[in-house]
Amino acid sequence: MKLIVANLINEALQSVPELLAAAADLDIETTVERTRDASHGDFASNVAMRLSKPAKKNPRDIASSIIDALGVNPMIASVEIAGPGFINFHLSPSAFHAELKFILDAGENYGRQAKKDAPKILLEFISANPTGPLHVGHGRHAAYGASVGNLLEAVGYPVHREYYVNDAGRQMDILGASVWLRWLEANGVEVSFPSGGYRGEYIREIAAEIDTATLVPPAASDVLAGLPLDAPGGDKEEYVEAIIAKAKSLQGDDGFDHIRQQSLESIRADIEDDLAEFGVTFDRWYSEQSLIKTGRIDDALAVLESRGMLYRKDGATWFPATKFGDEKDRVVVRENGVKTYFASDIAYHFDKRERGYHYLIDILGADHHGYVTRVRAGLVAMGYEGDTLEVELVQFVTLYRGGKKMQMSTRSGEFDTLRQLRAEVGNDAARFYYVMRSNDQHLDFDLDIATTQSNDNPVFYIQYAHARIARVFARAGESGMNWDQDNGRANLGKLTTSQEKSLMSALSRYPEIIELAAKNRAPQTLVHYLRDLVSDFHSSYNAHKVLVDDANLRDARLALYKAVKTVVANGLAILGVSAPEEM
RNA sequence: GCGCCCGUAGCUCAAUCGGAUAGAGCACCGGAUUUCUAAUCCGGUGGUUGCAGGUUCGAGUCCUGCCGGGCGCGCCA
Repeated sequence: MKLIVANLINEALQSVPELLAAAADLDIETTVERTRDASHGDFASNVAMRLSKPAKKNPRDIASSIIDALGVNPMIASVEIAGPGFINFHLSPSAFHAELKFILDAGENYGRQAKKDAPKILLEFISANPTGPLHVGHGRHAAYGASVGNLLEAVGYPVHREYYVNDAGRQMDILGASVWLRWLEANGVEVSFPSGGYRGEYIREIAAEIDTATLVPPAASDVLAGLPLDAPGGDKEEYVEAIIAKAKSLQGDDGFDHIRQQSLESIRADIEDDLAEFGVTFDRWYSEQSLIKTGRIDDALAVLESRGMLYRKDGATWFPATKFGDEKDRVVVRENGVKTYFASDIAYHFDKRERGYHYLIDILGADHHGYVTRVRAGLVAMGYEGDTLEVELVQFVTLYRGGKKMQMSTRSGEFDTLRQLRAEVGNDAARFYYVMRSNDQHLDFDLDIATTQSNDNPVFYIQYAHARIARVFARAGESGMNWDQDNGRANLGKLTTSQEKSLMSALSRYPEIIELAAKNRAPQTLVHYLRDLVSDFHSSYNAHKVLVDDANLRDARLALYKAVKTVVANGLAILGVSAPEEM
């Protein structure tokens, strides 16, 4: 709808040569915006103010010459200059009627667009370590990433969703050792559980579930022999290492590997199930182990080497990250020959580009922000443009219950899991609450509010509008007043109340909101819009009865409500929230 | 110490490449249902946008400094 106004201004500029030159660098569409105040019309353009400097003329004079040059358009009712030089456009009712018909025609596709030559986007999110179930913080990543992916698809980008599984390295050994000890415990072999191990109850469950048929538990004396002291009194890392070494020597490398891989897969599969129930799915689960096995890390390091982007010092191999703005150079291969996590990460991003994704979005926890510079540095050093990696940081979530802050920590085993949260507040409320705030704001998640089914709870407020409309249509059928859509379309001129006008205007904003939310990676923009939209709906609903005797008015109102129902459902779908027919 | 994010009504938060009189919800006060779902609506109270400068037609938004909060600064992952 905005385009109607932008095109009109563009045409007008064609006939004012001195302004046309000044406007050469200006995208007119960006000068057009919705007004905040209805007295300013429907759209306003600040084009005259923007041209003031390059054209060296008074904004109001410029506005005046643009208005004089405007052609006649049936969609525009009137145009005026206001304030310092705004051009205000009042749209005619027919413009809104046309949009309303378009919504009815487009249905679930309303708000979606095709984009020519859109780059394929690889969206990586969550990527939580497979050492335990997802906790409530990961839930925010899930909800945010999924919604951003939906938004990007809605505006025409092909999106590939990926979860990077950190299934290599020491933490996997710790996981394997933790499960091993719990398995021994279940077989009557008691060993002091390491303070640096994974203590959660789920470890016992995994130990009970995995296939151990080929394994024989060692004697307790063999396990205990030569073990150092755990903290306090001893070193907790040293103790964990000793346990891992014991596991490997007593079960054999193959035996320990068996336990570790089964534990890993059990947890990964559990995460996948959890997310699927939450409505969050991935196109690929990318294993770090596979990155190693396929030689991808060596490939990436070879590329860096060939470009002179590696050097040796103190027995280690370094990447000169400071050349790309990082604080210090980074080790990629340690003195002991083991590649660092950073090497994997460079290789993973290298692989993303090699697979043909030209735009990468990583959604990371705010605590990873120090990582952004060096990963980008890695890409640049390999010859890729740094601005094709975008990182969105998600701030922390704090759970509140009864006004009290709750503690969350993975290793201590005292965390609240995403699964627990979903069970308590429901998927819809959880998805909604997670994206209600900007990702770069800390989120206070109040369990008491999310669980109340009252007007405190915005997700119900929006869903209720959808259910209410569904009920009106059901009622119409029961009362022999079935909606005659053609008649409704022919009588949209009957929608003249202030509430109906506001509602039509709000509906027509939806595509602009989707575009804005996608561009800013900001689902909360959509959340706020939906709340505003249904607020207009509830006002209209309370003020004017729909199922009136006048069939023309009735069918027109039903057309309007049908459009509201469509837009609410479309918006909620992007947020991953259901649109119930009844509540 | 250095770097990144944040600071808006009593509370939780909006605010469109920098736009017009900074808006919602909650809370508080007062009203609305013989009616299509009251999980709703209508009205009212509530602000020096952390502080101080700067940039310009115009600053919550951009720049500088300060104050306050969060996070990060490993040959960990």
